[in-house]
Amino acid sequence: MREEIPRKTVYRLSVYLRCLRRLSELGESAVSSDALAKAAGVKPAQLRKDLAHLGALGKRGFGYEVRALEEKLVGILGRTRLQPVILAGVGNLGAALMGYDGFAKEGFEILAGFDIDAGRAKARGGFKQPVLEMGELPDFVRRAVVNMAVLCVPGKSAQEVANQLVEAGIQAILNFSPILLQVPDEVMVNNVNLAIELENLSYFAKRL
Amino acid sequence: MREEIPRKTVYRLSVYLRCLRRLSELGESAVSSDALAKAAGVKPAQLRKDLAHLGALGKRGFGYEVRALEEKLVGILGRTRLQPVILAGVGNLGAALMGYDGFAKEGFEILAGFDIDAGRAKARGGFKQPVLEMGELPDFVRRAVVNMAVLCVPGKSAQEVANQLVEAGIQAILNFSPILLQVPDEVMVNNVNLAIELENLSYFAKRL
DNA sequence: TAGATTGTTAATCGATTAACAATC
DNA sequence: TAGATTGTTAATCGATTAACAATC
Repeated sequence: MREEIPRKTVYRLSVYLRCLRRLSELGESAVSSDALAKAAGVKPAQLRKDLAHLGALGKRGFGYEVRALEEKLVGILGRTRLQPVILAGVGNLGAALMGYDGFAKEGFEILAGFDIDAGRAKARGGFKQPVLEMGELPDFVRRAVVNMAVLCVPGKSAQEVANQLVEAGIQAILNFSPILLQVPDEVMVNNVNLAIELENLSYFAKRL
Repeated sequence: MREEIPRKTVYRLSVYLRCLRRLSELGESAVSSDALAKAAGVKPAQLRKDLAHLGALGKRGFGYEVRALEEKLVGILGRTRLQPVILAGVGNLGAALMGYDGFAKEGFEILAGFDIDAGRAKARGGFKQPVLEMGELPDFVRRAVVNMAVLCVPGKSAQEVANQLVEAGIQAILNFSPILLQVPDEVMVNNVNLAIELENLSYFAKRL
């Protein structure tokens, strides 16, 4: 359990956790690797191998305790408490994500949005959080002890704003811009490119 | 060129295309695998291998013609014309994506949004596109000849709505719900789970 | 005990990378 | 021609899967 868990495995652990929550809600108390794997869309052998990274959690001939496994995963994934996040670039998409309740439901709280033109951004209206000027970011991050950011600025300014985030002490960036960010090794970046997802889909849809 | 292009390669082709567009804008007419790979965040050997799937497009000792490669990729990825898309689930995230200009800029047009309660959805206001009742979906899809959909309904109704989409003739679904969709083999699904992206990031951010 | 299902090993598969001959 | 860079082969790497002994 104290060896490095592979990246792809960590990602799947999140998927398993969501499946377990669903089973929990349905009142299931135990689940086999077979059943859980089916719900998560993976092979049973892969599920067992993934879970083995966390120690021997199952009972042979029986399966896994839903509740216990759920708690184990929450512990591993470090989501016991609310995670504060900031958002940079309150444009079209950024504004949407600030109001997205999917984050809140999953334990992430967007504390504030930042924009080079906070006034214009605020004019969109309907924000629960403050929208501040980029210049206020460093102080805010230090005081609120935030280490995650969502980046929603256009490609042209993405690298520059990423630099500011890193400078302010941000450790992890969820990047929606179409640019490959250059960041120090200790900063983690996950990229989400909605246009590429659609483009990819359209490629495979055509050869139906 | 007529063998199957691997899934991951297709995804990277989209990334390369975006890098080429940027080079184009900067007035570059040629690029080496080394330079393009760096911009895309991959190894040069991988870039060359990926491009080799499309035929021999480079000139040895010289590199690739930016414009020609760009056009080749556009052709392969099938993005010569505007792609019509519909969106199901005009809630928090769905409403945001309907207004997201990132799709439009990249050649995808969301023709309409559908919701079990179109009235409530419309009350959000500010839509450029019509918001229709789910019941109107089948007719709409047939008439407008759409084969791609963005799915933004809550987990509980995701499978049911996916069934309706498939029934109506949709070939490809960009799924934002946290559920593994069961669809026929010929229907393609790409999953985007923003909460999982953040959770994943927070895991790695902690072990800084 | 008999039946079921895990944890783990070993085999397979596919994707990435290094290296270099081909060639512009 | 000399220098550069591709296209491609072969080696490496990591991830997935099958299979089964361990064990509840």
